[in-house]
Amino acid sequence: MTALRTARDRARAEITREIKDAARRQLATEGASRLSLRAIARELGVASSALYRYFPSRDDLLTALIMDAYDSLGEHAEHGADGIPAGDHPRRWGAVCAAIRSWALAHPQEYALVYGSPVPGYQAPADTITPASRVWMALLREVRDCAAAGRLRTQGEDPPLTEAMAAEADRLAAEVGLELPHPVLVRSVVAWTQLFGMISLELFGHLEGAFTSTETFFAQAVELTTHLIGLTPDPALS
Amino acid sequence: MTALRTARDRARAEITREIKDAARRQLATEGASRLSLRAIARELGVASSALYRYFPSRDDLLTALIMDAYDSLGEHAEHGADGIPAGDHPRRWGAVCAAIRSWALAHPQEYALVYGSPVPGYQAPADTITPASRVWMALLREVRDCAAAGRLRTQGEDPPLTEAMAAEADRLAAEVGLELPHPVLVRSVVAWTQLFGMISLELFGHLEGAFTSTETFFAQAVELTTHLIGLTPDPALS
DNA sequence: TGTACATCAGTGAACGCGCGTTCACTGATGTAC
DNA sequence: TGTACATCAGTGAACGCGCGTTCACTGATGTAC
Repeated sequence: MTALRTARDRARAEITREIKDAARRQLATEGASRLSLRAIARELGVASSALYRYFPSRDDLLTALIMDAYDSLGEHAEHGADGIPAGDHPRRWGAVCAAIRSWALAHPQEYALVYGSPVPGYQAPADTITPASRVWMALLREVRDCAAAGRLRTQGEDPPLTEAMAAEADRLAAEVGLELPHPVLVRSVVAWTQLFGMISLELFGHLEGAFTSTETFFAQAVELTTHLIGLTPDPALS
Repeated sequence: MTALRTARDRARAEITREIKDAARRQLATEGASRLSLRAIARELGVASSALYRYFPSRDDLLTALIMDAYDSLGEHAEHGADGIPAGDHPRRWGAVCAAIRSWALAHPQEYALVYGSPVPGYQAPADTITPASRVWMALLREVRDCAAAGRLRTQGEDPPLTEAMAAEADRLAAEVGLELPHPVLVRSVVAWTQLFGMISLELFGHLEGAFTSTETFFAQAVELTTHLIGLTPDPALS
């Protein structure tokens, strides 16, 4: 990415950002399917047709917002365990989970845009796959690091994978390029679905009836998935 | 519920149903936030103002759709394990989970209406709480039945509940009125969040990248939660 | 360094469409005597 | 069983609002010589 040299280029980048910011503000009150270019233009004090200099259509603006959301969440997750000792695998895993939840609570509209009901009539382009993968790659990397350090508790007792599942796990392992025993990979994906289920249910108001402190439940659930995957700390950590 | 005697009453019930059916059809293509009374009226070949004889406003129609969705899913879940021996707790649990998933796959728009992003500007009335609880009550009942039969494997090894969590579990246990050991209750709720997370991720297109057969993964995940909760069958079943 | 031309940002009017809700009304169905 | 009146369903026009996108245009910024 080269520096933006001309005043035009700088203005363009800044206004593009302002448009997206206004759009994100609108997501909160209107939801993605009601996102309106005219309303954004009104907020920015500009003719609605002016936005077409920046985004060729409403869908392109939506795509940009989705990519930004994936990237923002992904980056947050990737730094969630910063500062926690490399060998403290359980705490690192928990920190990444907590980072994902805290991002979701801080950006509920963007979380809903990406993990909520699909926007009707909108088809996400293939470019969104890469930024979308950052968040679960961050999770899987913690598991891989733990496995590589030989600190994964083995799961003796539990049901073996079916053949079909083992094949699926093979494919997935090759795709992500992380060395992980199949049962651990499957459990990690299950933990991922649990994490996002818990966050979605909390954000969309389905957990309120059950618990007064979703915080408490979250912490307990993360401890459970930590245990489920078999993450244990390096004993050298006092 | 008394019989509908007059022709008017019968017509009213039928047309109410037709309106809701048309609305459900529209959910699929437009999504909840774009649900349009005028479009429904057009489809039914009726003046748009006529709908106001049946629903005082768009929000009331939405509420009716939400209640119906909860009830439909709840009923489906309640009958998911029909025909499976009372003592076969693992299979019964799995059947209820599978019933919930199959309902979601068959009614994706209604699932999204209820478990997807909240409809902007719409506030669900308190009446929805009761029908909403049916589905997880159906799940919890299977666990309770297993516990009552003394077929719950005890979880010796795992991390104890924090005090805050135990207090939350206390409250919840009292609320649902089912006798269950606290750790089991917590694990059941975790399993519930995993189930709905998995379904939401599948339905909203986030599982495609990971697995080619979501069916296979689902079966494996259910086996894992069965094991996690500790459901075991009555040994008398051959 | 100065000029001529090309590029780009933003305007404002217009097209063609959508929406929820209200209201005075007509005509059919139901009810009380 | 028959009649008078009340209730209800459905109409169609209207209010006041929204939207995405296009297009010919003006005026400012950038570039090549």
